[in-house]
Amino acid sequence: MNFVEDQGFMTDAELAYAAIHHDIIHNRLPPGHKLKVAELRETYKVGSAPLREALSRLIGDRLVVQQSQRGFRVKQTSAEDVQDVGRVRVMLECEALRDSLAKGDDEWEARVVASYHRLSLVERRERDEEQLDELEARNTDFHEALVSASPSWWLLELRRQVYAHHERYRYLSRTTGGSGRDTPAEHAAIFDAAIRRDAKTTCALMTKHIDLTTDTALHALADQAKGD
Amino acid sequence: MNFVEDQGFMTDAELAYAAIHHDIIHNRLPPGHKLKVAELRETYKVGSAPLREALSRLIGDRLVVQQSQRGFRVKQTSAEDVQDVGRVRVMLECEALRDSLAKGDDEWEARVVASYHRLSLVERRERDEEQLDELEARNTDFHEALVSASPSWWLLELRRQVYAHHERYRYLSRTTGGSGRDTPAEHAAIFDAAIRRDAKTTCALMTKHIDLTTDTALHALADQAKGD
DNA sequence: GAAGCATATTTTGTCGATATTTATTGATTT
DNA sequence: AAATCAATAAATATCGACAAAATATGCTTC
Repeated sequence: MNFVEDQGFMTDAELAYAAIHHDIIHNRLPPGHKLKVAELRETYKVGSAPLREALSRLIGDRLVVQQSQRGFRVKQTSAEDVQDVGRVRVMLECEALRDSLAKGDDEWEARVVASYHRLSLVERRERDEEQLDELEARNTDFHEALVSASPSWWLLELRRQVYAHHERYRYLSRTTGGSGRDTPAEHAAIFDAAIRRDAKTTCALMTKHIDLTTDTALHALADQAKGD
Repeated sequence: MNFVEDQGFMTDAELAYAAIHHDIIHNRLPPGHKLKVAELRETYKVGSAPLREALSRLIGDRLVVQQSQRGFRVKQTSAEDVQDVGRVRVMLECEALRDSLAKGDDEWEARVVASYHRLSLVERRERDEEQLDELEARNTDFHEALVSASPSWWLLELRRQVYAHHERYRYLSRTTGGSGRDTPAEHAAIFDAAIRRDAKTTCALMTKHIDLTTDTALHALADQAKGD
């Protein structure tokens, strides 16, 4: 009843891709940072060929930019960009949601219930720094589950790409303290409306949910700019 | 008043990327085709390292898929996919259009007029096989000009990506004869509505325009399936 | 001390060769 | 004839070294 997730073998290029992707999203490789192959070779313990392949793939994800003959850099952040990302994410995620609520079967419902449960468990707990990553992962799973019944491969694929960027901004604002919003309550409302198949309400709540994240990121960016 | 478009120097990896991208869109490298590095090395006269970088970038464009340890393939086509691509393209292009019509300045209008003119010139001419590529290029330019005043970088970027895939399907159906549609008239109507800043009409016309292309591609795919 | 220019250093992009994995062939057995 | 398995061939992914380009350094001149 359970398949092997992925044959444990991963090529060096894939490994480096995953690692660098993670480190960019988590701002361990900060916006604008110069990505020198020699350095990265050290850090990730891979040769330059697989490393450059990984970076090339990240260009496609828009997480890395390349200037001809001048190497690679982590994509910059900006107030305009986070608003743009937020807007497009709302658009894609709501469209996929409408699909999903209309076509989701029992299997989908089970997945949504399960992922929501996993999320809410860790949301109520006191969050020590280490468990914040787990919370983020479960949050991603929940959002993915919600839209997963959409038959549109493109919608899901683009949504996932944009989601990653929005997530990067969210990590950026994790340093600054609580934003006074009640995220668990937001998730609960979204979950409730989704299970009731109330597309209009779900989309409205989701839009607000995403916009709040955008706003928080905007504040973090402003604070950060002051700090310099 | 005029900047250097691009410093004539292009790295081998970029060159290979552009060439392979072109050959996939034009179905010279057909859907599902196995992309062996040794072969491609010959064809494009580049080493394996830049070639693999090019292929890695094409993965991000969703034009190439990679199976771990089993190399690269050109993405498959299918009836479901072309409908999906068409749907998402309508969504992105119309949203960008609404932006563009609302915010387009004189510069934008001039660009639209110019690109439409260039397009209509070659549309009226008798099309010999060779000039079809030129028509396709001008068509791309026209559509790009229309949306170019949108301030959303993400919308434009994703639109361009999806447009490329739709274009591939259009090239697929270019072998089969005329589809009985009057594309010049469609463009004329879109152009007219866009210049009048009538967003609702423009989007409606654009949707129909795109849907017709999707339908044509669907027929071509069906014919092609019969042929086997 | 600032500007210009040649030199040194770093970094990028590329090549050719090689280890490792997958695919193929053909002999051998059931 | 179908299936199994070893041997062979092919293709993928990786490495280490190198050439070309960009950046940094230091020297000269004004």
